[in-house]
Amino acid sequence: MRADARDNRARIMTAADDVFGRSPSASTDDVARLAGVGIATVFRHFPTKTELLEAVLTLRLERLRDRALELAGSDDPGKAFFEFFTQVVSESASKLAISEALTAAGAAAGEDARAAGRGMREAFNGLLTAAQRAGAVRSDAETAEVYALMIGASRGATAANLEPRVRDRMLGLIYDGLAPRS
Amino acid sequence: MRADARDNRARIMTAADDVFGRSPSASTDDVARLAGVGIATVFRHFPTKTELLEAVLTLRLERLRDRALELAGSDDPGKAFFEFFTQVVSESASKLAISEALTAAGAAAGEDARAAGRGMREAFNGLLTAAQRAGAVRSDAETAEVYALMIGASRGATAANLEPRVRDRMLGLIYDGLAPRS
DNA sequence: AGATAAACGGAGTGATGACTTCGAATATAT
DNA sequence: ATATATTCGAAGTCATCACTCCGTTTATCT
Repeated sequence: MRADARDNRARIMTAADDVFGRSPSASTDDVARLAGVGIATVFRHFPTKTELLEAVLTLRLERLRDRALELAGSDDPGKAFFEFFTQVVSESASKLAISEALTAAGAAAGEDARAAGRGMREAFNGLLTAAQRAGAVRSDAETAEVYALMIGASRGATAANLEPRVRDRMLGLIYDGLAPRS
Repeated sequence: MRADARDNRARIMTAADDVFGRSPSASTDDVARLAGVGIATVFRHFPTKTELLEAVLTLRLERLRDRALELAGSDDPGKAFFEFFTQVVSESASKLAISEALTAAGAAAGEDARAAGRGMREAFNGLLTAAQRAGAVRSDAETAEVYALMIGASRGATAANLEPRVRDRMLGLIYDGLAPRS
């Protein structure tokens, strides 16, 4: 692949990440404009809009997975888990697309995105079980429902665009529900 | 207003409720087709698509408010509160649009829908404070965050379309977080 | 430096969907 | 029953958007 092509591909991905983050229904022209390339160039790299969306989605999921893996190295698993949870929800509030990504990863999406979704979920599972072993999270909570809770909190925060104070208080309620049973 | 006109208006509302419940991006033609009227008739009653959506939204919110008010009469405020919460989340899972309605009611939306949103929220507040007085819900939880939690759970359940078992377990975690602090 | 294969941009194209127009149909008042 | 004012529906209009075509530019290889 020629250097300028690889370069443009990266610019398009960055632009798409930004544009679709603001509004998932944005047009391909918007992406091209922000990337500073022609529309045809976008379509040369991503033959359909779906493929472009999927590439962005995959990128986001991989980023989240990396963040989770990074935190998994922490020596305070409880703190690591709650920090990750909080960060995902907080970022969703401003970056619309993360919560979309999280849900889309479950449902539709092509193979790449699905694989990325699985990777992300595995990393999350690692964080959760470590926190449970450390006694920071109740042991009877399964990954599925805790993950669902995170998605829900993200989407709720995004859609209702909550004030930070309310968001934090909401997270407080959730965290109390996740605390070990006495 | 002529009888057939009022009749058609009702049919359109019912059809729109159904169609937008399945897919919020459905076209006006779809609504007209299901209602069994021409497109022009839809536009005569609702000059823009936005107004039609808003009418549906308002209807949904009013239904929820009525349900809340009905439950407020119960002699077990704790049970009434949790039943309402559960019902809203469960129905969202199948009827896509309720959670949209709940979030839209907070943010955008015209005056009618906003008023309906306030009504719904007030009814919810009544349910919550009664449950708190009865000692079924922790007293330091404010309406804002509990409402946010309900919206989040709804949207999460809708988007991820959770299996009922996982949904119920997720609700279990939430309810433990809402329990009075010991 | 010059050849050439790859990549580029912008002007199309076709489909979709919100909204309008206008002649036909129908409910209500006399 | 008939007049008429209101409502109806099908065929349009216009804008938007995903996607294509093709003449021009540019990176890389010798």
